[in-house]
This record gives sequence, structure tokens and C-alpha cells, in this order.
Amino acid sequence: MKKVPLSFYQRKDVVKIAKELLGKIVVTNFEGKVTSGRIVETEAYAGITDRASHSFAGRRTARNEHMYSSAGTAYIYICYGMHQMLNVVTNDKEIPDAILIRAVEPIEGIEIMLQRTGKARADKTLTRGPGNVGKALGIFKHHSGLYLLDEEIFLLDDSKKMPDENIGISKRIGVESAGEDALLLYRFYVKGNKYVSGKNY
DNA sequence: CCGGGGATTATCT
DNA sequence: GATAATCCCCGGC
Repeated sequence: MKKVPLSFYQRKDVVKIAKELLGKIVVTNFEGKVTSGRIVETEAYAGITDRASHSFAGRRTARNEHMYSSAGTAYIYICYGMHQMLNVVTNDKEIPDAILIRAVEPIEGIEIMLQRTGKARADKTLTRGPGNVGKALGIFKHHSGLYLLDEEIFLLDDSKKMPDENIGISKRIGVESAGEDALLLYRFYVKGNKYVSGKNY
């Protein structure tokens, strides 16, 4: 299986890329512990024009600095003081587009994921929702800035095509304070997959 | 299955 | 000092 190439991330249309990330496989390899899962839910955050984006209106701080990195960088931040959220940075350097990985379907290293999350069983909550994805894959804020073509966090493409009729589209979750931008249809998910968060599947 | 509310702290004002 | 791109548990049905 091949890594998702840099050219995939370098394109300009972050919403299109968010949709195309469905079906790709996220792998983490930290200290010899390999865990992976198939992406089943994503959300696009469209840089400086998107009121729901951390980089809206060009806001740039220590937290969101990696949104401005070149395509194929991981942007990880802490939400609600405890959840580690994994994003994929797209578009040119200095253009802060990113895609939040909201849910994956576990593939490899399920025992490790159970240890990390403290769960007794591998049920649908193991990797459902962005906070759980970060926890199961062992992702922390200090991993922000890693390059997705290196060996610690990367994406694989198994060449299976995700048919359009299997893809659901909706507004994003938890961004009510973004005004009218909260209505944008920037969330994509695999219809019927039990790991998709929310009730919308 | 569904809704309400508490947890918990980095980050920004 | 307020907010946050969330999660879990609990009670009710």
C-alpha cells in the first residue's frame, strides 16, 4: 500500500480534499506501537475566510501556527482542555486550510488502542469522534508539525474508491458560534458506518 | 434511543 | 475570566 502523495494535500480545494479523505487509512507509529484506522468522517476548515476556522481573518498564534505550514503537515490542538484533535494541513504554505479527522474505523493495533483509552471492549466508541481518534491513536499536541510523509503519522491509500452514494454531507458539528458559516456543508461521512459521530448517518 | 449537564484546562481577551 | 472544532454518564422513555 502506498502513502498518500504530497500532491494530494497540495491542492487548493480543501472541501474537495476533505471528501476524498474518506476511505484513506491513518497510521501512527510512536515508539514502535503501530495503530491505524480507516477515515470515515472529516470536516473542512477553510482558512482565513471561514468563521469556524482557528485562522479566521488571519488569526495566527502559537496554537494554530502549523495551520500555516506547507501541505501534508499535521496540525494538532487541544479542545475543551483535554481532547487532542488531529488535522491534516492542505494548500500552499501560509494558506491555513486544514481538515479535521472526526472518526476512523479501527484496523491495526486495537489492543494498544484499548490500553490508551482505558476501555474494556472495542466497541463503536473506541474511535468515534475527534477526541477519541486522538486518544486511540496516541496523538498529542507535541506531535503537531509532523510531516505526513514521514514515519510517525502518515496516511495510506489502498486504492479502494469510495462511491459517491456512500458519502453523506452535512453542516459541521460544534461550530454554532461561527454565525452563518456554521451552515456550510463542510462535513463528510461514510453513510451507515457505526464509527461516525453524531446522529446524522 | 435521547437529552441534559458536568468534567477539565489550554488558550485567548 | 470566558470560552472551547468534545465526551461520558445518567435518567427517562
